[in-house]
Amino acid sequence: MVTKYQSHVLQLFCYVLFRDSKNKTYRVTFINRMACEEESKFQSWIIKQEELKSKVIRDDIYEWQQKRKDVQKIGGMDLSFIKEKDSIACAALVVCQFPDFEVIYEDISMVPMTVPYIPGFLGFREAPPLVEAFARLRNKEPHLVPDCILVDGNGTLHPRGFGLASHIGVCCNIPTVGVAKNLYQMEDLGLLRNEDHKQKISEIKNPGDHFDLETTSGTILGLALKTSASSSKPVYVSIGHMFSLQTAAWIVYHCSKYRIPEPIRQADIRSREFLRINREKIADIL
DNA sequence: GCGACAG
DNA sequence: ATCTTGTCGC
Repeated sequence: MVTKYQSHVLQLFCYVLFRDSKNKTYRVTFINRMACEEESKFQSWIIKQEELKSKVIRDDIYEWQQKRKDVQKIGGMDLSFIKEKDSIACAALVVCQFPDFEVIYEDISMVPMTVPYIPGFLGFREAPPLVEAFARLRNKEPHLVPDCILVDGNGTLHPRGFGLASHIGVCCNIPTVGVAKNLYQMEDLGLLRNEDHKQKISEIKNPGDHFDLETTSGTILGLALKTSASSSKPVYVSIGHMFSLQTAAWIVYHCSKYRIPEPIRQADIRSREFLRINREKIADIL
């Protein structure tokens, strides 16, 4: 088993483009390819540098701000697991109609998990099956490809500025937003679930209220957004790919019927339900 | 050496 | 992520 992640192999890079907060300049964040002690386990997930470069959009950044009125479909992704086995999971990709959130497409599949969960490296574990699901959608029902995807995990709110949501955005070449249910604590950057943080949470009371998650050096990596009047916890929104933070937050806010934005919630519900219904079949495999 | 750590 | 019932409240 992989127990530590200190023996990184730093060779390849992947990129994420987004508009910065002033909506003017484009920023490029990169992540170093990393590997654990069992590097071979990561080989198949390694993103080829050239492949990624060709996928990166340079001049044609998605003009969401101007397309708001034309938003028709928003995607959601999530994975569910069973307690008995860590190496099998259920992946769900759903597409919701906007703004009523009727589910117009779903792809639920059982997938083998070969990469362990390591905080900070979630993308290497969860992105592959979701990227595959998206590829199936693009092939089978191209007219149902959503305008953007909400991902259950962080984007730029990540120690290397490149979490699961960014990973998926680049691999699928589609705008993504990162939505996490808990704050990814990064002591180096001064982002902790401390008293100060709890205090700020208590100050955002109504849906739409939010505060920035700012690094000690002044970079805003994401924001805590109150989405539900009935939950005290906010969700943590960050840029995935091809979005400004403001737009990302706008989307999450407008997708939130409950605390978790509807497309992700639907993906979560459906993947869980699939596991429940097929629990006998799955038990046979164990 | 120990603790912390999105899903 | 997952294990877990009812229950208090709007």
